[in-house]
Amino acid sequence: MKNSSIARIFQDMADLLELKGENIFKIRAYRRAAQVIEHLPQEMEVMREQGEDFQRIPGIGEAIAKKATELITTGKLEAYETLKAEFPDGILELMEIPGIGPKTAYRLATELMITSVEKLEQAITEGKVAELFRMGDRTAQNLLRQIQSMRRKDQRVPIGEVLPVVEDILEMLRRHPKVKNMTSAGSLRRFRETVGDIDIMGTADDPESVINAFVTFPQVKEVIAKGPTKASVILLPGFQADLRMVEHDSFGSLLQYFTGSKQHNIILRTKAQKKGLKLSDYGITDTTTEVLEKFSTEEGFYHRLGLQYIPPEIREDQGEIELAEAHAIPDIINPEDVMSDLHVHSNWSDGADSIEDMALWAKNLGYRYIAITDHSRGRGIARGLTEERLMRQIQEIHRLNQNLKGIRILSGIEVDIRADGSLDMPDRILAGLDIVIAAVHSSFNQSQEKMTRRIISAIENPHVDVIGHPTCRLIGEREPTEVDMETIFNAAVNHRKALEINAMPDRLDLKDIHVYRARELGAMFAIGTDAHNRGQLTLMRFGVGIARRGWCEKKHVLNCMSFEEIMTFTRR
DNA sequence: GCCGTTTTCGGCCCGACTGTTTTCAGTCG
Repeated sequence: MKNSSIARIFQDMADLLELKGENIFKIRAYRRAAQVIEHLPQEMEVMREQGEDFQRIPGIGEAIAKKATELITTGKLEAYETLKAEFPDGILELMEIPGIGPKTAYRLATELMITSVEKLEQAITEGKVAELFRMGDRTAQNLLRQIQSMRRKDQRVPIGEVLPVVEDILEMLRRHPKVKNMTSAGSLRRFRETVGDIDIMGTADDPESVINAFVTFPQVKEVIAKGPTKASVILLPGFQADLRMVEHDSFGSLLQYFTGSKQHNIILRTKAQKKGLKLSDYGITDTTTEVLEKFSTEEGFYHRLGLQYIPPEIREDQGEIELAEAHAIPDIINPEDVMSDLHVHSNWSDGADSIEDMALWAKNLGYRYIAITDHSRGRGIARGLTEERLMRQIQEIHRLNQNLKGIRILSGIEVDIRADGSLDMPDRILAGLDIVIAAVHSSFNQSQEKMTRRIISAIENPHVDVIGHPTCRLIGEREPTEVDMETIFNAAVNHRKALEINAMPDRLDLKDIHVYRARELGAMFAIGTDAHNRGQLTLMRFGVGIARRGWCEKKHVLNCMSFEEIMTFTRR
């Protein structure tokens, strides 16, 4: 059983225990465990095979370790089944609706026999919900709206869809004459691959005028709530955004608070408490004097706690607070460190623009070199290069390199890894290229054993430098392939091959926790946009965001090497 | 249920909002 499923079950158990009125701290223990497991950089199945002790994971003790083991070995959990049987069906589904917690869900299920969202909708319409004690018409109507908005939103939105919209809005807000600060917070600022609600925070001399301007922006489809310091709207693409205007002198602590993650903040508070400090979104209170200290910057806030500043992308309770105490936060990669794009297509295969155009645009982005990596001919890939066309392309790149100033082009290929693990281009051809990305583009449904073996074969080929989009997932469209990631990472480390962080926003493959784990094992990474036209070269920042979430430093990323260094790396 | 330079018991993060009722429970971030 995968970590995500294990986490889901512990999350459900927390909800069920809450319904039962269990000890709140027991419930929190389950929630924490669920969250920790979901963000583990390694599958628990694999950890078990390697004989690792789950109890060494913070937040997992004897009881939960045992339950996790039961889930992994039997696929079921006795305690969970028993617990589920105590409650009406559908009650967990009701708790998914914002505004319905355990108490309300239990009352709806037992007093009105509601067992699904549909039945709840019906009961509200018939006025039955409003008649319940301590409920009212207003509450009922709000629930109805939440149900409708839940259907509309469906789920979290990929960061690739959210970020451009939010950046437009931020720019418009910053142009407002009264605005001093304006930034996004929440999971968007932490650069998670999907984003729930969007939080925007700012300060201004006349906050209300900023709120008034915000709700009339053309991107706003519907205004849900609007007050003097806060507004909630639905944007045209369908997702919700909250703008919160705060005081200048507490902007830092509020931004910190609303950036999260929740778990990061909880750990911060627990630690602060031991030092006699109380944290809240308004600042830090000394519990002996009850004096509240405010912070206009996040840096000031962290420093007051004796901590080094922690970049938003790594505020996920993965040990960053302990490192910040020791002033040992790694110097993670920045967008300006990137000197190249290592996965670029041209109109020689399925790209839209010429090699020269791609190179010139890359130069404008400040890059020193790019790798042209068109597809090989492999089945199903549009206009893949034959041996003969690849040879001509190499000559064309040679010619361009003699004429172009300020940018170098690496001749490369994205060679298909066939279903049997062989490559779609002979070794003698691959040997003549500057860089070779090998990637899977077919037979995605192979067994884990077969797929793992298939990728290992590619890693073992001496001419391959990078494994492209290792899991082949498309966010919201195609599930990742079944691969034993740990084995792949170890093989890549042993053969000194890089793993790709594909920056295409619907791929982000490897994903954050994979990068974190592979880096721990000693892997190198190549960030590539997989650009199929000039404009897509700017998608690099999505790859950098994932690298940052995986705690990558410059030294872990091929793109940060000089031209000479990368040629040495690929020619080894 | 987890955790420990407060170690095997006794703690465990904090505040605001909403809708209801008249002092607060429930939910959320």
